[in-house]
Order: sequence, then C-alpha cells, then structure tokens
Amino acid sequence: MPPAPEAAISATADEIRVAALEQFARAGYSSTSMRDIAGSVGIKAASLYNHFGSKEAILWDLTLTAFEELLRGRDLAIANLPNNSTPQDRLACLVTSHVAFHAKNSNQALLVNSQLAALSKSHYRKAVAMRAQYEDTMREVIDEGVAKGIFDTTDARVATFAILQMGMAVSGWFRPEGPLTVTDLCTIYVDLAAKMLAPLPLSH
Amino acid sequence: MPPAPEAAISATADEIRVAALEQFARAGYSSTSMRDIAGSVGIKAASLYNHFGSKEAILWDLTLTAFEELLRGRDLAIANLPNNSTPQDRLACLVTSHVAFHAKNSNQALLVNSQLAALSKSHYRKAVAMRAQYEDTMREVIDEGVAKGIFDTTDARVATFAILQMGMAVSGWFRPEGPLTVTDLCTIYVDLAAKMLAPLPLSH
DNA sequence: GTCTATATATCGATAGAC
DNA sequence: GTCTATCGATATATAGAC
Repeated sequence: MPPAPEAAISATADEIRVAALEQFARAGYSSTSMRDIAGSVGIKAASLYNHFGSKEAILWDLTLTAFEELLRGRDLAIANLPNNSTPQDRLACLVTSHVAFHAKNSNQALLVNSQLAALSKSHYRKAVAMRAQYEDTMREVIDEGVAKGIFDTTDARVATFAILQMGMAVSGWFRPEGPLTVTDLCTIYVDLAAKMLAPLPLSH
Repeated sequence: MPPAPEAAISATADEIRVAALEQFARAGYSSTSMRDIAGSVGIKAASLYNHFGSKEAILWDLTLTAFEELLRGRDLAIANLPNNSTPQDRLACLVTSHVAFHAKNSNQALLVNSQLAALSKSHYRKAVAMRAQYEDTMREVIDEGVAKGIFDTTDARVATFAILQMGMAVSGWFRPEGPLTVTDLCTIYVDLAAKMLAPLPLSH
C-alpha cells in the first residue's frame, strides 16, 4: 500500500501567489512586506526565497499572469463571434469580456491597473506594451464603427478611454454578494457603451 | 530705508506641499520618503518637521485641500445655474466641473482617488465621507432626471459610477500641451454622459 | 528654521543549520 | 523547504547645536 499523501503544510508557490496578489492589490506593493506575505501563508519571510528570487519577481509573476488571462478572455470572446458580426456585436463582446474580467478578478484587475509602477524598468515596459495591445483592440472596433457610420462620437480616442475606464472601475466596487450578477453588470455596461457611441440625434 | 527683503532660500510649507503632492500622486505615498520630499525642496528630512508634524500630516493636509477644492468647484458650478435649470443642465454642469478639475489638478485628483488608504483611520473616514458627499451630488441629479423620465438607464447607481469614473480617468492621461483643450474635453464628456442617459430608443 | 547626529524600527535579502 | 540569525540599507522621527 503506497503511503498516504501527507497533509502538506508547506507553502506552495501558488499559495504565495494568492496571498501576494491579495495584498499587493489591496494595500499596494510598497506597503506590503515580504514578512506580510510570508505570515499569511504561515511561513517566515526567508522561506519565500525558495519559491521566488525577489519581491519584484512575485509582482512580475502575478502581473504577467493577470495580463495573460485578460488577453485570453478577450481572444476567447472574439473567437466566439460569428463571421458576419457587426461593430455593435464586437463592441458588446469586448465590453462583456472586459467588465466580466474586472468583476470576477478584482485583485488581478487592481494589480494591472495601479501597481505597474513598482515593476523594474524592463518589466514595466513589457507590461505597458501588453496594456496597449489590450486597449488597441477596443480602439480598433470603435474606429471601424465610426468609419462605417455605425458609431458616432466627437473623439473616438476619448470614447475608448471612457469605455475602458468605466469597466476598470468595476473592480473597485463590485461585490458578487451584492444585488447584481456579473451577467447583469455586463448587460448594463454594454448598454451604456452602445448608447455612448449611438449615432441617433439627441433631444435637447 | 527699510532693509531689502532677503532672497528667502528657506523651504516654506507651500513648497513642501507642492513637492509632496507631486511625489505622493505619481509614486505613491509609501514609495515616497521624507528624504525624497526634503531633497526636492533643497533641505534635509529633519527640517520638514518644522512645518509638519509627521509624514501622514502632510498627506492629510494635501487630501483635505484637494477635497475642499473639488467640492468648491462643484458648489461654484451649481451656484451659476439658472433657477429654472433642467436635469440636463445640472448634469452638464456637474460633468464639466468634474472633468475640468481632473484635467487641471491631476495630482490632487490622483491623490484623492488612489492614496486614501495611507491615511490614519480617523482621517480615512473623513476622506471617505467627503468623497461620498461629492458622489451623492451626481447621483441625486441622475436620480431626479430618471424620476422625471428625462433620463433613462438600467441602473442609475451604475451609471453614476460610470460617469464619475470616466472623468476621474482624465487625470491619468490628459496633458494640457496635447491636442485637446480643457474646454474641448469637458464638452466631449458632457456629450458622452448625456448620451449614456438619453431616453431615446436605440436602433438595433 | 536649518543642520548633524542619532534613536529605533523595519525593509529586502543572504548564510547556514536542520 | 523550513527555520534562526543576521547583514546592510533605509525608514520615520527626535535631540540639540548654530
């Protein structure tokens, strides 16, 4: 009979990731110490260095994963679009994946939206490039809709910022136990974005 | 003849405020040291304590001033409204003062939007109360417009967050030397907010 | 109101025993 | 892979000379 797997008390790298993500996102990178992270997984600070080379290495690991998941969510959403999708379809699809990510992964969202400055220069550059790549997807859909006369807006760049930003803010206030489901939330934001870009004349 | 006023090399409290605001807003409170602040006004860290009792006292001084100016901007904008103003008028007025503040005072905006957690508990509570007071003004205008059937939105609370947040983001990217004037910017955001709340049916 | 010097605490990171 | 012990740097803040 093989020995029963012992109840592992040791801190795995993933446990460290969870604890560090939570604290980096909520308290900020420079307000979080290695002792804080170690304490919340039940080990001493020195033991963290068996899993990560430095504090910044933890942040970079978390940042890279967060961006990969954000971009993968976008890719999956786009892949599910029918071939004859309209700019409205693509806008709705992007806003949905954007808002859903920021609602479901608030710690990852807070990390990529407010802790990039703590990265090393080289990692910071890569992170900014990933963020730009993500933002460009939204911008291209809006530009295309404007070019086709389907969307109307005074300044497409500002509208892109506005739509992305109102979704990012979701990570700061949305609570799954609140009155809204993530699906509700996505519907609301899709409607808001669609109205912002609507070509219909307003009554005033 | 009275003696000519000597060229004061001494660091005044206001010079310290300017330097600390810049660094707290850009690098974050906990990433900024008293030596950093002192160095940028040409004195040693110990001399800062002749002007402020602690590092947190500087942050609170800056936070209080920023909220006072934000709320004063709102009050002035409301005071200039005609007696027979519509909810659309009031929305436009609030969005304009909101966006203008975040464009013109980006450091103050970044401070109140992302550095409150560094305050002491008692100061933090007061800051959150001031922020809630500010947000309530926007919410009340939107609620009133919805009640009168002038605005239409699935969720007034979410729409309020969205409108406030897209304006707050301005402090992160707007540059006065860029292609847009502050007036342009306010017009764009007033239009976006108005369309978000527009009661007209959409074509789809 | 500035400075130097220092107190005290905590930081990230390393060395080496187990 | 964990620990204790510790290094060197840096943090906020204070004391006291000028």
